[in-house]
Amino acid sequence: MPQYAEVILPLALPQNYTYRIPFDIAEDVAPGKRVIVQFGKRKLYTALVFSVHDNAPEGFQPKDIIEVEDKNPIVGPLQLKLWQWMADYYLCTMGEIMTAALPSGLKLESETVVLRNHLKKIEDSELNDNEFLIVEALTSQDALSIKEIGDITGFKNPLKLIHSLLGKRYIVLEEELKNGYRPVQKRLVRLADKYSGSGLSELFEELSRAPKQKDVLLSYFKLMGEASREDNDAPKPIVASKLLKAANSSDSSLKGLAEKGIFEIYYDQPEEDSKGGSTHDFYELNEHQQKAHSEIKQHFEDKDVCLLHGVTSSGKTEIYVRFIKEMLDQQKQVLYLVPEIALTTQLITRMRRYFGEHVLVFHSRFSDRERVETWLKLIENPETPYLVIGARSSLFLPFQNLGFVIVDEEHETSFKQFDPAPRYHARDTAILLASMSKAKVLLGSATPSIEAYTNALAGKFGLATMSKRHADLPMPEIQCVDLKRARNKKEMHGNFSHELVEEIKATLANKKQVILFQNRRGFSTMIQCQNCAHVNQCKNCDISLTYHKHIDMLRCHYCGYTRQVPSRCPACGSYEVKALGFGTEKLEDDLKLMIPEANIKRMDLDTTRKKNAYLNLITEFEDGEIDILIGTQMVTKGLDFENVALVGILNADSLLNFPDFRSHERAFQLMAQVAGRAGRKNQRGKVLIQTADPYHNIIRKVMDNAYDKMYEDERYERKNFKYPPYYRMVKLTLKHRDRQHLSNSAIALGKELRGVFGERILGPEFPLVARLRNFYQMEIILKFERSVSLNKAKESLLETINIFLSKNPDKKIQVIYDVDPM
DNA sequence: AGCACGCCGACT
DNA sequence: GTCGGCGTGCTC
Repeated sequence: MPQYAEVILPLALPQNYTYRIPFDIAEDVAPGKRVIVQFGKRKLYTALVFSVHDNAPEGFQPKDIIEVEDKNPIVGPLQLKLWQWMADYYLCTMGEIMTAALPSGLKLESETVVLRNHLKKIEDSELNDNEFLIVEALTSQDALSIKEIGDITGFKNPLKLIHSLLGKRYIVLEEELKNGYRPVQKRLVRLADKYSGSGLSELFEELSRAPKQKDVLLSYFKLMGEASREDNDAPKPIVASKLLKAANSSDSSLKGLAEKGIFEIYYDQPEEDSKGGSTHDFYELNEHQQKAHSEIKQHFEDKDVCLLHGVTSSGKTEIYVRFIKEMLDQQKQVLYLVPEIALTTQLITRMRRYFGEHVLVFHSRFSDRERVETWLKLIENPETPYLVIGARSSLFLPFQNLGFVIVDEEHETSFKQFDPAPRYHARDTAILLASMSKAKVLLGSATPSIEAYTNALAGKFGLATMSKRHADLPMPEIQCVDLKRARNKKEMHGNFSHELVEEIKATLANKKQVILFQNRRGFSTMIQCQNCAHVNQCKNCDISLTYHKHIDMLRCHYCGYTRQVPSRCPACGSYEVKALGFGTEKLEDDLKLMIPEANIKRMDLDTTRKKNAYLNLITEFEDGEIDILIGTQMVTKGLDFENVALVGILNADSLLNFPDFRSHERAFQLMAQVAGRAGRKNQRGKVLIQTADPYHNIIRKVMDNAYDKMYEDERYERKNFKYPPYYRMVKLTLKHRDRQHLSNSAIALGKELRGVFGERILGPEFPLVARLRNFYQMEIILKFERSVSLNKAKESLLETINIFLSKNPDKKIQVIYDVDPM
């Protein structure tokens, strides 16, 4: 019987902790189960058992496990193995992974509450003002949380006060475990049997002195009537909350009716939404799709990963559907990863039509309860062949029978988590997860990442190509507008060239739709004084504030800081302040003036924050209610709009001039993807790219739809300048409040690292935004050859940094690791 | 993360 | 002189 358990705590701690297993629960403790443990002076946490063993720890006395939470493990051995790999590979802690992996409903944390010790009578002389305040508050309220005590006294940290009161025995402390997940049970109401049918008039008579209760009863009959009219089957049960809302009454009236024996209150699981169970026929694959399908199958004979490179609208999804079907038929589970933004109802409805109740959907916009339910379904039905469609975090779901993974839009940068840790790449992690499960991986993209394409060409991945759009849809016609020339000739209407305006008008006249792409939201990029050139900056970050017209405020896109628009320059007092640069909001404004009859809508972070806003916009656009859609990155993804004849890219230069080794790849992907939105059967779509540099290499490649050429150029550059995929990268971000101290430490650390890694170390350098949320940051990049052992490199990196940090104990700088940064 | 311990400035 | 703010270190 194992005596000790190594346990993962849901905190960013560098290691796991050992607890003793009390004899009486020894049989219940197993890896993957949750246990309650005390960590630190008093806090209780749900920890996850990582392993059990008999090696008595040395140097400390382990605490006991308090309780075992689960009958069966909620995390399988496969997941624990994956977590371990992720923590090692992405240089983060198991706790950080656990925090990201488990829906919060499965994590419990205790809260300290303060209770009054009633044995101790108040003696004024013993208490100061604040202490008295708390003791008094506790006579009217049973319990106060630490935070509430802080609020009452106005203290930032009320712990000292609590200690003092504890010492004088006025209060006691207790730990309250907050239970996260509870399966929803709906409170339902029905009329007691003895009243059904007859005796209603007496009933109302009886209630004449309780008008509120009578109202509730009346509403009950009204709801019953509606429910039975709606469908002729068994009447739907009446939900308590609905009834009270309809009657505009409070809970007490309902309780009253229940006490009188008129109503019965009972509980039930809510019915599952019927998910349109019947499976549909599958489309016939066309000849290109069939060819790609059999090529992929062929590759899977001897390869675990295959890349499907298919131009936009080539019908990749239908190929996915084939593989999903084959897998589900073999009783295997399938994970279908998509970028968050591509998780539309359109895709989900389509999959549900094919696979009915086998489909589970999982992403961050779901409520925690829904996420827990999906999690439990997978753990409780390990053999059921589910198709899980989800964003990157669905990698963590407890698959136990995974046969296939699809990563759609494989090139999307949003597959890489940026902040907080774990900074993992979902595509790469999925490949690992699949290899642990002996599953195959299919990557799909119209514009594959350089990494994936390199692997494919090297024969590490299989490669299947589809270069024809479905139904012989022609590739769009792409033209450039020379912004320099247009400006010189005074042919610009604000940010719109004459050509673009004319094309828009012509398209609308043809009853077709337009998509305009601008990679910036807000109204203007900055507000600058024309007199002294002062730019309004965020007070927390080193970045100019963006003007947002709809709220008439300046806002920081990094930390969210907002402030009023100054009518005069804060530096010199001049009234000559001017908005420079332009975002989606300004385009919308200008265009509304130019083409007032068109229905113009904007799609960016600001207009899609609300839960269904994104979906509503898409639906409206598909239904043809919107003529022109102006948007950021969002308009580049996933959707195929049938009626779009024109796509405009307002400023391609802003995409090309990013100081980043991936900027060309990304610019190509973005432009090619937006361009792919244009065109439909029998009519070639048109794309207009506005740029000051119409002969730019990347723009030419986009115009020629020359992915392969772009790839060749890019590959050469990457190899020459030692970038991924030929070299590995680890980015260190160093943070500190004090700029000078940070800079000194960073330079010193850079020197140490150069001693170990030589020229493989770049920096430190201030990034584009040197200060973020009041923290200055500097970056050091480690680039090393693929031939160097990754583990050894990381080991010496961590060692060097840890030695450096312990040698410089004063004012420690924070170090953040990002492996394979984007 | 959260909590304790220890050092420093603004009040009685 | 004291109390609360704030930085540092440890938690099985």
